[in-house]
Amino acid sequence: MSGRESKPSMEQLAALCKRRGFIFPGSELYGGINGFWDYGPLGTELKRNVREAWWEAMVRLRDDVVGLDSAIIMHPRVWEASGHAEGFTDPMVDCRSCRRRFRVDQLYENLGIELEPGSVADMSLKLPADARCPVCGSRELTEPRAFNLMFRTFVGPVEDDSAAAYLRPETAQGIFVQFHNVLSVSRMKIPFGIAQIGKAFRNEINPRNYTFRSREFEQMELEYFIKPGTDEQWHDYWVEERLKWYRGIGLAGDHLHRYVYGKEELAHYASACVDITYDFPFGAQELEGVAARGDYDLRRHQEYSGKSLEYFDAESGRSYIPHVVEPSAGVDRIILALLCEAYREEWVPREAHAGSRPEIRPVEPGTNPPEGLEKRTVMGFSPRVAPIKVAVFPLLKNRPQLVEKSRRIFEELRQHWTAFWDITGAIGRRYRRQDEAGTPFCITVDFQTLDDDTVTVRDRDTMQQERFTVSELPRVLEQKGLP
RNA sequence: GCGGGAGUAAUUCAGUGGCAGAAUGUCAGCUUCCCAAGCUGAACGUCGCGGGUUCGAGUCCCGUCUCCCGCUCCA
Repeated sequence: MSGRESKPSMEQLAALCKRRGFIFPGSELYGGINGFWDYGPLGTELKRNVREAWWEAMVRLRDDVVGLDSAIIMHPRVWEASGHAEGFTDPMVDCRSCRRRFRVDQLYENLGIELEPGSVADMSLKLPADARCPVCGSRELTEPRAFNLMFRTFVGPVEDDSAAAYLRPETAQGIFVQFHNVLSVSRMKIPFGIAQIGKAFRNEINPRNYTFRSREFEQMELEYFIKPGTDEQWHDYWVEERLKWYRGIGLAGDHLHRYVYGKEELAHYASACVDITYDFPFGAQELEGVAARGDYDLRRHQEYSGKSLEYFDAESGRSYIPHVVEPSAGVDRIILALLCEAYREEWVPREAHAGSRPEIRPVEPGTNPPEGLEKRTVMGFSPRVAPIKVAVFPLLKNRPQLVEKSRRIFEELRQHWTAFWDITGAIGRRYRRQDEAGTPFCITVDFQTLDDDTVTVRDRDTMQQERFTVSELPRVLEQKGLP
């Protein structure tokens, strides 16, 4: 894990997120509910921007990717085909050494011990003595546990096993199941991809680290279908594409890493997997997994559905089941990374004057601010993802001319960007409020505005002001980086 | 899942069995020609929730939920 100079504590970050309206604890009115979180006004905008940045990069600006929005609840057989239902009813054992998972009754079988019929699904079944991992031979096995990580529900009013269904634990299966329909309507040729953003649900044993591991979360997944044999080249391509994208939304390059799975860590059907990790305050953790999954998923669905999912390649005149490379990102984890990246505390001058460049110093933890300086908290979001792009103020609220003029400018700018208008309290307070919201620019209407139609544009990071005429504001703000 | 710590206003926290508090923030007004200024006023709490002990519980006991830390786990 590479260093970051000053890590915010997760408590500080959570306090700011709640105070400013990024993230609230779920169902807080009733004492909260473990593993569920709500996004407030600012968090919602932030999340929208992240989704849109992904959709733009992955779908809108590409010729070879189309979108899909599939249902959260799917036919239960989908999860048998995908392998997710395995372990839902049977106790499972994990090998700590090679990360593979087995039904506990198989371990008995391997040792030549016969189990009574019906005891296969017995949740009290213990690990047999002398149990070894059937693959790597290790004794490092976990105790048997039920792996019902899918949320179960019922379709229709009767709560009968035959009506059981599951909230999807990943969005990817919707893509595989609709592969053939999308292919036939989109006139896509391999290589091409199908992208989807949506909620997924996992009944995690132990949600931790703020929103990092939640029971309800949002995924952005691409399934990129390729010609067999080109897996490695496309896998490399997508890892690099995705890293570029993370840098583009403002995550520093030296906080991002690749975790390359060793052969023994890979799922049996995967030929490669790279996690893109971010240096969170609680350690380097996965934002996205990019996996080369071969033809496993489509082949399984072909097998379980009995319908052909082959692709006819006109160039070679051959049919085959496409292989797939899957970049699968967690929206909420990206949000958390952006919040961690953006959070900073600084010592800034008590007084500032238009034109001069204020001296800004990083906070030395555990010390008081030097004479004449005070602490400010800033969320340094990239303009691309900042929830509010620009705020507009009158210098004083008891001068109707200033208030009206600022309102007109606000009405104009909100046509282009998410804007905010604030007339309450002192001007400095309004600046600081926007600093905590991460707003890149604040525009102030003062008395000079009434003479020459110029306003000040205050930069969040430098706290410096420049004057521009009102008419050139959209162009200037765009030049300064507003998307 | 195990062990430890914590939960009082929006936030940070004080409150030694006897009236529910402070600072900051928020809102309104006044003031103010640019960085959380000042003045006045206001709102804000079933002290996480539920039981128990007690004349009386934020405080003691039991249970439970939530959060944090460490282990464990993590498609």
